Formats: sequence, structure tokens, C-alpha cells
Amino acid sequence: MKYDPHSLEQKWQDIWEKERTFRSFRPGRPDAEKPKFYCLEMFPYPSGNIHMGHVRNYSIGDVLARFKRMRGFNVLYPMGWDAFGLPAENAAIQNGTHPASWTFSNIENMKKQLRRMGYSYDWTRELATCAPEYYRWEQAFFLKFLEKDLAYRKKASQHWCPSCHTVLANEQVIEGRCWRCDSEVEAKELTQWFLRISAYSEELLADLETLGKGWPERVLTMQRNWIGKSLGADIEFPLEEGTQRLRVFSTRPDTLAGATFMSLSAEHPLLDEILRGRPQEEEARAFALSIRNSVKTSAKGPEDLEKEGRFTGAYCLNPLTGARMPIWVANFVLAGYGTGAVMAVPAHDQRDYEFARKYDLPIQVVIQPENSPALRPEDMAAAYDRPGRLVNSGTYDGMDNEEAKGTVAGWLEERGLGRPSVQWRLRDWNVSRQRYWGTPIPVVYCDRCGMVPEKAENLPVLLPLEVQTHPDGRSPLPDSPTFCKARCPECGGEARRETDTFDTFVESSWYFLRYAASPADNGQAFNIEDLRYWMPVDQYIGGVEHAILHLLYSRFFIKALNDMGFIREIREPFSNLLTQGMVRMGGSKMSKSKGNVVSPSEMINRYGADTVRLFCLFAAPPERDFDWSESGIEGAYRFIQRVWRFCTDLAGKIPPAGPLSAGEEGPRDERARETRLREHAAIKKVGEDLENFQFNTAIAATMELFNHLLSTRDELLDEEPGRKALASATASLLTLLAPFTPHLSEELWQTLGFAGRAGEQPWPAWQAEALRRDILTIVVQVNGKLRARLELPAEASGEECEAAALTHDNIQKYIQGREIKKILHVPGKLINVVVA
RNA sequence: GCCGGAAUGGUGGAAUUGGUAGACGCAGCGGACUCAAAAUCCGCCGGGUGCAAGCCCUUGAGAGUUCAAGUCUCUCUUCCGGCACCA
Repeated sequence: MKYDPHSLEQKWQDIWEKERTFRSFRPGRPDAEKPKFYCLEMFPYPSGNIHMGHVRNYSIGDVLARFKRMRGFNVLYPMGWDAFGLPAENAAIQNGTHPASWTFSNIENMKKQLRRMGYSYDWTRELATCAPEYYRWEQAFFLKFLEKDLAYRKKASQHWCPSCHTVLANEQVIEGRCWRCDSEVEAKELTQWFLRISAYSEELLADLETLGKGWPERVLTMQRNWIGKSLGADIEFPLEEGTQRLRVFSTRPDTLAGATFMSLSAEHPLLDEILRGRPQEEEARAFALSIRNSVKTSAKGPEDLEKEGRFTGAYCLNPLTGARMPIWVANFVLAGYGTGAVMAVPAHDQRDYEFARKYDLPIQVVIQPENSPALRPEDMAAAYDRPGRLVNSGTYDGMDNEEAKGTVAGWLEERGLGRPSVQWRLRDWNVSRQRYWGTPIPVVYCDRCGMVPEKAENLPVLLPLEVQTHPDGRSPLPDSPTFCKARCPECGGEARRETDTFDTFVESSWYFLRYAASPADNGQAFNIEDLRYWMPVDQYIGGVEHAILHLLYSRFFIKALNDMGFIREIREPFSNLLTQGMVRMGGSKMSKSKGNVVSPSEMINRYGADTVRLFCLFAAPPERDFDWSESGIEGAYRFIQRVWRFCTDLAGKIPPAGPLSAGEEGPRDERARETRLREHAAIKKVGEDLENFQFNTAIAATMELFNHLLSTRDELLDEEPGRKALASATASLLTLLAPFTPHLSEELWQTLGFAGRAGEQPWPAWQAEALRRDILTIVVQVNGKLRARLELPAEASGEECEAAALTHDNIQKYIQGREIKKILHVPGKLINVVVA
């Protein structure tokens, strides 16, 4: 009978659906006695079709989910749709459809494609984020965020994507470009909604430690860098005139005596006052204005930008030395970091050095390196930023600079001129988007009461479906009188509704909670008991492109939801994270624009889902990128067909019993024994590899077992012990393959007349007894170089082995006439003879 | 610049965590079957040397630790990723 993947895959998919094979049990139900395992993949955006990246991601998750079920876990393995977002709107504008119908028809299509892959999702928990039943809870969270002061509105310069017609969060700007469409991002002053993620900086950073081994090192590093904690001191510099002080943050209070001037950002709050009435006022103001209006720096990177500044005409005083420091406005000082003002220490900071050289400002050395000639400002070609001892710093002269950091900060604190301080790179999350297809932000603006949050009982604030989209991408919401017109929840008067929608990353920050808790419950966001049982996610699988964005937002959300009482006792959402590599084609990422796309549907049509799954997992370790290879998938297909032919041919020739059980006496027959050994070696290897996500080597182990069965089949079929061993090993093979090629395994399991279902067998346990060999191969080295191999009975004593080694011809050659200094013996493995 | 990760045959990749380098697959070569081709099956497959047994070299480069290093340490090179005027 020929292998026909399509009919048999369809057959088993129907059976699984009918038998509801993959439903997960709620706490209190029979299977919930088992240990739980929450297996989660990053849910897809319903763009129309699944691509190979999805297939790889979900094949990894499915193998894991199936394996864990066989290992006796109550597995939660859900799937849903990240259904709000720009592409729906853009497609709608282009094709004249509605974003909703576009989205839902895509969902339907992609669901069909996922089903064809044979993924074992519990579809009863499916959700789509664009459904009011979903986003109403997000609106409820937002009201609580407002109440707890974790959400606020602020006018500030924002990243604006002219092509997407909306603002972007810091995390969504990659090298000055939009993460979605790659357009150059502009600066635009807007009033926007922010979530106060910065309130959790310390915890987000500290808890990365608790994720420890479960997360890839590089993701932890990326998050650490992004959060960007820096320790230092706030230092106050009195202005020469008046009573005001300029406050700066510095990581180098030890260099305070070397601060010879001050640099302010163009947006510094005191700039206006400092400049007023001075001769430099006009020019400095014009300069500051030009910086503020300049388009955000290009993709090239800011260090190419020439440092520029203007003198304000004013001075402040160095709190340590009393020196007069001219105050400048400088283009390289960031308004959003620290205090927006920097004490300039040109001798020990490269940027200050360049600035001082350009404008001929004084350079004062205050750190001297030890054991090298003294630094002199006139010979310096660059700032000196390494360790040393203090000079020109009064009473601190001679002190080690590391020690001086604390000492100077302490001195400042005693005099009320400063204090130790921490700065973070992490900015609050701008969640306002000027687009239509998203969750409405549930607030209104009332002429009398100002901004007023919608009342919880009025939720959801529905996104209106009857709107006319604008060809240029502008949101139609501000033009929708029915949407905008609202009652003020406070005074009942007329009010205007907020027309911005949430960033779609808000929806993806909590979807996994909804899957776990109460996907169909319209009475509450989460059933706390369910959450307590299922959370945290035991294994999360997705692309590394979300290392900062989604994975940081979700961590923040969990912490905030916890503190607001929506969930309990969960501080981190994902205990283990696997970031799978890209599927490439000809060395570069598959993309429609490059035209190097391999369509999963086409591959299923040609080879069947089992082959596609097997190849995706066999081609490379999951974390690594791999190139799609036509001959590679052919190889996987060949293997599957060989297994098919082998098993269908075996039907009726072997007993219909499954694996030999542990208590059963192993066969006496040589060949049967060898087969049993290979069987159990594979069981051991595949199980261990699956625990470590080494799918490629797990598959290799099943191939090895199969190759052995194929080459010994005829002899094994000759006599009863052989037939039993063959039946047992074949049953084990199909069981081991069940997570990878579930349809094939089930079909052949049935064909061979084994009882039950391959995929519902308990994962086989390997038996130490079966792995014992009678004859061992011992390698013999002389001075660490391999010189001989010995076949020795396993029960040979240490002395017998060594004697055999020393008398071996080739060994004799190397030790003859030389003194044996030592013999190292790794029992059962290796003997190393050390000679002089 | 700072922080992470990686480098093994023609190729994708293995190597029990310090103990037989190259598992498994792909490609290639030779053979069987066939009128022929495809499919399938059998054999070979890191380089050098030898009739053979064997020997020498080989895990990006160089040093070191060790009886023993792809694996540990140091230095360097190259590639990939992240952050980047963050004071």
C-alpha cells in the first residue's frame, strides 16, 4: 500500500477533533490531578496565511505538548489571534474591505492551515483580541491603571511614523526607523497616553535573575541593556546669579573637580530663565529651537552628528572647587535622560572633550593613571576614562577614583548639594495610537470636568464598525460623530470621546492569562483559581524579535495586574523561553518582497504535514537559523516512506502486542537482545533530547533505531524471540515518533494491530537491564593517543583489562623499553598508559 | 565603543559536559535492479601516506592547564545579534 499522507492525515485530524483528544482539564476535573504544563507559542497576527516561521514555531510547541502529555502532564496548549493592528487597516484601504471582515476571513483561513499541520491545540480556548469580549477587560485594566496612577497623559516629543500615520513607542523604533514599515521616524510634539512601566524598572531588572536558566542569555542581556540601570549621584551647581541651582546626574562624581563647564539640553526647563536679557539670548534661543525641530537623527547613528553648542552667557559654580563654569546649550544632551543637564568633564569624558576642543573650553585633569606619565591637557588626544588617582581635587588628592565616587557623593550629601542616585534608560510606554483598528481608550473629555475615565459598568467602549476609512491612513474615529459624542460620566453633560486606540502590544501583554483563566467567561477577566493552577507559562516559544517589546511589556503587565488585584501570586509570566531561529532561503530571511518564500500549504500538498514537521525539527537545533532545503525535505520524506513500507510490510508478521514491559524476561536470543538494546538506547536518547529541546538529535536517534530494525528484520522474523523483540522495538519506534509525525504513528500503530493510540501511550521508560552489554569496546591510549581497541567481556576485572591492554601488539610497540609511569583506567571505556 | 552569541568535512549538523571527533541527514562517487530512466536496494565518502597492519595531520589562529582539550584558561581573528551622544 502506497503512503498517502493526505487521506491519512485528514483521517486522524477528524478523529482527534471528534474524540476531543487535546482538551485540557480545569482544576478539580479528573485529569487536573496530573502535574500541569502550560505550553505557549507567540500567537500570530492574522495576516492571511501561515508562513514557515509559524510552522517552525508551532511544530516545536506541538512536539513539546504531545511529548508532555505522554509524559503524564495535564497540558494546556492554546491558540488565538493577535487581531488588531495596522495591516488590517491598510489592506482594507487597498481592497475596499472592512478591517473586521478582512481579519476574520484571514483567521478562518489560517486556522484551516494550522489544522492541516495536525497541531494539538485545545481550540475551545481560542480567542481573538479584536473581539469586544476580549478588549473590554483591557479597558477595565486601563481604568485601574489610571486609578493607581500607572497611566497618565503627557505632552512631549514623540516618535512619529509618517507612513503608518501614528506614534511609536521607544521600543518600536529600530535604528531611527519604524519597526513595522521601516520608514524614517520623525519627531512630533503630541499629548499621549503612557503606562508607567518605569515604576517597575527595579523589579523588571531584578527579576531577570529569577528567570535564570529558563531564558536565553542574550534575551536577558537585551532586557538588562534596555532597562539600563546606572548608578551615580545627583549634584547641584548653584547659579552665579540668583538662588537657583542646576541639577545634574553623573556616574562620575569622582571627577567633579574637573567639571569646567555645563551643558544643557535644548529643552532644559531653566534655559529660558538663564538666557533672559543676555546678549547671547537671541542666538542661543534660535539654536535651541533648531535642535528641537530637527528631524530625529538618521539611521546612520548619532555619533556621526557633529557636536554643537552655544554659550548662554551665564555661569554656575563648581560645588567642590568654587570654579566658575560657563553654561552652554549643546545638541548632544538628551532632554529625556537624567536631568537634561550634564556637568562637562572634558579631561575624562570623550564627548565633553570633543566639545571643549571645538569651543576652546578649559580642560582640567583630575584623574592620573598610575605607573604612566602624568596626563597634561595640552598633549591629550582623547579623554582619559580609565582608573587612577585624584589630582587637583583638594583634600581628595591621591585617593583612588573608585573610592572617591562614594566619598565625594557623601561630601555633597552632607552639604545638601547632592545625593547618590540611580538613573534608568527605560522610558514610560506610549500606548496611544492614532489609528482605527485597535482597542478604544476608555476616557472622555468634558468641557467642565476635563479628562474623565469611563465608568467600569459602561464598558466595553465599542469600536464602531460602521466607519469610512481614509485613503491616507488617518483614523476615521475623529470623524465619527456617533463614536465621539459621549456623556460625561461625571456630570452627565456632553463630552468628546478619546479617539486614539491602544498600541496592539497592550493586547498581547495579557492574552496568555485569558487563555488560561476564562476564555469564554464574560463575567470576569480571570478566574483566579484557574490562573493559580495554570500560570506561569512553563514553556514559551517564539521569535527573538520580541526579546524586548512583547516580552518586556508582558512582564510589566503581569506585575501591574498583580498589584492592582486582577491576578495573584504571579510576578513573572514565562518561566522558560525558547527563541527559535529564522527559516531562511538562500541565506536571507524569507520575505514576500524578496520573493524567496516557501509556502507551507504547498509543502503539505507535496509531502504531507508529517514530513514538513519532521524536516523543520530535524534541519537544525531550534534556536539556530536554518536554510530551507529542497533536498533536505526530500530526505525527511524518504525516511517517512521507508518507515511506512517497513511497518505495512510487517503487518501480520509480528505479534500485535506493544512494547515488552519492564518485568518481562528479556529474550535470550543474541539478535533479539541486540534489538532490545537498540530499542532502549533510543528510548533513553529521545526522551532526554526532548527534555532539552534537541529535536534534531532525537530524530536522529529514531533513525538509528529504524536503520537497525531494517537491517536485521529478516533474521528477527525467523524465530519467536526475534519477532517479539521486533514488535516491541517497532511499537517503541512509533511511540517515539508520535510527537513528531503523529498521523503516521497513529496509522501504522493501527495497521500493526497495537492496542489504543500511539500518541496516548505513556512515554516509554528505558530499562537499564536492556542497555547492559556483555562485550565492551575499550579504547587504549598511550600518552593520550589512541592506539588500540579491545573487545572485552563486561565482567572482566580492572587487572584483566589492563593486562589485555599492555599485551596488545600495537600497544607493545609504544611501551617497549619505556617506563610506565601511570595507567589511567575509566572502567568500561578507556585505558590510558602513560610512559616516560 | 559597550554587552551577548557563534566558528567542527563538499554541506545541515553530532560528540554522554574533559575520555574513540565527524552520529543522523543532504550532496557526491561506485554497484545491483531496468531495454532505459525514475524510484528502491547495497557499498564508499575529512586530508595525506602505505600492498596491508598502521602512521601523520585535522574542530577559526596562537599559547597554556591536563595522563587526556572540539570541550577548561588567556590572547587574537572573523561573523551574527542587541544597545549606542544614556552623562
